Amino acid sequence: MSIPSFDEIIEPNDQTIAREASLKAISALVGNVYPNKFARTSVSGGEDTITALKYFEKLASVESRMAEIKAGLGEGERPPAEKKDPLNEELKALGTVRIAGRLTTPTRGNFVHLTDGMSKLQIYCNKKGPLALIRNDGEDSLDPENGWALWQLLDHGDLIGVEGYLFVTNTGEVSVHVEKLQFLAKAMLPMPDKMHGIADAEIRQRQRYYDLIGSSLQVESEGLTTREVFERRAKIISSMRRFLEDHGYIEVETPMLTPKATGAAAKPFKTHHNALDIDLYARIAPELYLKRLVVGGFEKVYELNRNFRNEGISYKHNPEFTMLEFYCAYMDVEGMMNFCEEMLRESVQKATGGLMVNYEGNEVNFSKFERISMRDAILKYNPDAEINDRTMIGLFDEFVEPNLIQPTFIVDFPKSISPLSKANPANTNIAERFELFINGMEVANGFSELNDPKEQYERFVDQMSERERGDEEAMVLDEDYIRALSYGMPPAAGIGIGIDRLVMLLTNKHSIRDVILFPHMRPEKRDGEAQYG
RNA sequence: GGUCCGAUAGCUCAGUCGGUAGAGCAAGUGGCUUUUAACCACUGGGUCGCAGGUUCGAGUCCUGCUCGGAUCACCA
Repeated sequence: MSIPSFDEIIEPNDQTIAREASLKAISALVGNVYPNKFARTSVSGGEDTITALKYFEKLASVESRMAEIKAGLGEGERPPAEKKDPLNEELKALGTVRIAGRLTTPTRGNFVHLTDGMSKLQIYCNKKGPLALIRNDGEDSLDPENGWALWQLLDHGDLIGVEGYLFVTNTGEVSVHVEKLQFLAKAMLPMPDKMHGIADAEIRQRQRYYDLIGSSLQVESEGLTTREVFERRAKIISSMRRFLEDHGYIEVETPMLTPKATGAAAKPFKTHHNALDIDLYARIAPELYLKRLVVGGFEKVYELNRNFRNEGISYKHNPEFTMLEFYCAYMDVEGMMNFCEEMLRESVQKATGGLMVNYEGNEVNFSKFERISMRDAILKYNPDAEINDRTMIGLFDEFVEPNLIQPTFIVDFPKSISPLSKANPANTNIAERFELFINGMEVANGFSELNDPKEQYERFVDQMSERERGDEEAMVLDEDYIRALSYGMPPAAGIGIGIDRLVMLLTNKHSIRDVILFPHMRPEKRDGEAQYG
């Protein structure tokens, strides 16, 4: 094992050598090249991030009036001063602004944009000044002579802070006229192509930071930028949390490291606890813990967190994925479908602003969810199918699943493949269970929870014998869970919603890797040696 | 795991029949400075994923490997 040198990690090339030289020259001007802070103003109401200023109504209003003025002008004609000046007076009256961000282009011109990852704002530096430099000496002392000198030393991608006043350009873009310039941090590595961003999916996923920078510098992008995808993901998740809390649910955290991998049919990751000298499994589902809490009196409970399954990786599978699971006492499968539908509608509305979502060319309509039994669904797409408990799932996967584009609840599952669900009182071979499909993909799975401890025990025993017959994914008996149910669990319904897949649908992304910040990948190997550690 | 596709400059990509390694952006020097993919001129920059093989000669053909993507199987 050898510790790599810095140069082995950041290999020098013409780009880094030039940036190293620039950093040295900047250091001579400003002192510390990695200062500790930059205080932003609050002209926009809150802290003046670039995004906050960009959406500040007073700036937007000037830009729209300027657009009207320009609409009355010919090609290449400059807006007359008597119309432009009042707008500039208005902007200047907002006072001094201090903003910070990353340079989206080299500073060869005197107009450049800064980005905060989401938005860009143009800044303007005039060679003739006045343009002061703010030294990083802890006192923020001013050097009125060397502002332009610093400007010329800056590289594409460097982080700077500027102070100045707002104005509108002849082309109608509100910008900051920089009076003071402060160096904040260096980009030692070059920026990606500003037209194309990062094309290599491997680099995008391994170096998500670089992908995020690239998409924030990009001039145009088809669909959402990487940053916008994850902003939307955050919105979906927070809207779901709010919805559940508004309906009386409480969030809990149950074990991720568990002595038994149960609650779902899947292969687990195994690990070892040294002090206790026992094997533990990364949880495949929180289900049985959450229902223990229902036994204990949490009538409405949810957990939104990661599950781990040691199975294949595909465009819709990542070894760790985010699941929202919740349980509601005294509710049955019908009530749960209604609640789920309402929650998803709200979430889609909040995240996308509407209920129609375009996914890979299909218009998905979230305003109405279909409901159809598994048997009827099979007969709809394959009228000649011979359906029994054994063939049902296979027929469903083959003929029905790919056709379920619009949100559809499939109901009435065979009981034999639903070991934790209650049977339908009218037909004991059918489980009161549903799965929600959208765009051919399973998004949610819910049921009326089996709360009879003796029947649950029998179902576990059936699963264990499946296991002995070689089904590695048959469910494991959990004795403590039987004991919990024996204290009495109220009738209840529960559901698990695959958050990553929902985010895929709402961001029009084909791969689960595009909606997980750091998806699972093989570890990188350096050339010529084994990975250390 | 199977099948197919890909890996060339920091980034995005060309590279014909096997015959001197190319462009744009980025970088360096100089000019210009109300531009918005800024522009103009010049310059530097390559282990063609890795290891073999065929050949007078391989980015190009063959074999193996690594990593990635698509897809199928399993799964949510």
